[in-house]
Amino acid sequence: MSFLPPQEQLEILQGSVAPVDIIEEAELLHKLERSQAENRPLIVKQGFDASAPDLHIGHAVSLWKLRTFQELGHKVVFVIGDFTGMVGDPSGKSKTRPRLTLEEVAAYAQTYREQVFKILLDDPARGEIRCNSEWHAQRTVYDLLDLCSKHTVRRMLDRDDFWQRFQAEQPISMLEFIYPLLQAYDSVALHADVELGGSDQRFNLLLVRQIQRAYRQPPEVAFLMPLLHGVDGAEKMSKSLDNAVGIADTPDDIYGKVMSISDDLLQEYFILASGLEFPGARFSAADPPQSAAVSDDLLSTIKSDPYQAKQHLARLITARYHGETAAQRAGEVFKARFQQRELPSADELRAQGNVLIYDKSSEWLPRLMVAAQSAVSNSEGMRLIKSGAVYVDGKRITADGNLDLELTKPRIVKVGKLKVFLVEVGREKRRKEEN
RNA sequence: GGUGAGAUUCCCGAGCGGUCAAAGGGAACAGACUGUAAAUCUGUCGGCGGACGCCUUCGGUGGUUCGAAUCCACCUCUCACCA
Repeated sequence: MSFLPPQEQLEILQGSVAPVDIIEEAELLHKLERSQAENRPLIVKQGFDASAPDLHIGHAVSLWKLRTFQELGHKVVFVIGDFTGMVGDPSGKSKTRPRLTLEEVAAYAQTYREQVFKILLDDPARGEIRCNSEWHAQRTVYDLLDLCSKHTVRRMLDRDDFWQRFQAEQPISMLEFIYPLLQAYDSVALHADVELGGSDQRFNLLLVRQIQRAYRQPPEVAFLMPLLHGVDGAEKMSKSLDNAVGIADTPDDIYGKVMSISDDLLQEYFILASGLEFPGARFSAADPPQSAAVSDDLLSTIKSDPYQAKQHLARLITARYHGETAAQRAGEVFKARFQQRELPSADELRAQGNVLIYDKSSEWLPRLMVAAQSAVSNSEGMRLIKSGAVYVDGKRITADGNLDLELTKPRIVKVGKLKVFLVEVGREKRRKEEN
């Protein structure tokens, strides 16, 4: 294994997408030098929460950076926080983190594996997936106390969200204080040289460095990557907030979700998610990108014709995960469906699995919508009909008419803008596949 | 351990014996307008085979009442101050 000159590696790593911050850059250079001198790859880790196994294009921002590390010859360790997941989190802010069973953890790990290697190089020498229960599960109370002794409450409260909650008189569980320590220990166990994380992980990663020092290890370099906003434009992208574009989503979904982002997000998405390179573009939530960061052409398109720019973006992002052909087709489907408002054909719906096989020759519409998971309850179905959201075979249904639907032939039911399904008569009843 | 404050529907938050499925705001969903953008306007926002009525909900368990989110007791949890 031969490495590029350290300075050159550093420049590549700072290239597109540029990190928000590297703590400390000089240390990274030093590590790269040692790596070359000793002919040893750096261990580059990133931790992921086990509770949400679907990776999205926000995660992808740092995954692509991990890939760059791989291409430079370093070793990436993708750590799944299954141990903390199995313990569960009693407080959180509002949601209780579910306790995971061993089986669930195994399933999640598998899901991660499938998705991660859409981006990372699948080469055992350069990338592996580890679960942190591997080392945590065997540790004793003594070890835990030892770990706790290396930090103080005062310093924990330095973390902004803890401090906010403390000030706001909201609960902070002891567990929440200990989690960051456990996560920090992951890096100790792996002897990590570099850790990637979102820019919101600054505190946690700084903590890792301190803990590593306490265990007499050289501190890892914290490589902070910009965060991508969710498609709602309000919060950072997150599956649980339902504003995420999953890298395993279908081409149509990726395309459609990108089309639904706010215009204000265009530049951010181009820089962070499109795969296009913008030399010198730095990005962080606190520090919006310089206008000059994006090429003049693109910038003027974003300004003068955001719709066209967005289509371009949707195409790029879709192609990144599904290839050019699929992206193009997704674009055509999108135009037909949302610009010309065409219904998808029965064959398309079958191909997508949006089919409800029903065993009665007639059914009350709200109930049918529930069966197709287009409504949560009959009441909701009724409300949707009243508000004019429901079409059958292209015709709007009104609430005063007869709501029993004859199923003597296949019917196409559309609920709102996004949900369409085909109802066919058949003996067995099958659930529409979730998206 | 002591004292005080508090727990309301997805979130915040009003309600303090009936007129409460519970004000108001946010989020969300739907409709109009559009570019599945934003903004705006409108409607909906516990469940029930069809909307008349019925059922379940206000931290938990009991109780007082014809009647309880509202009063009482105990419990659980949160926060503050004191120790």
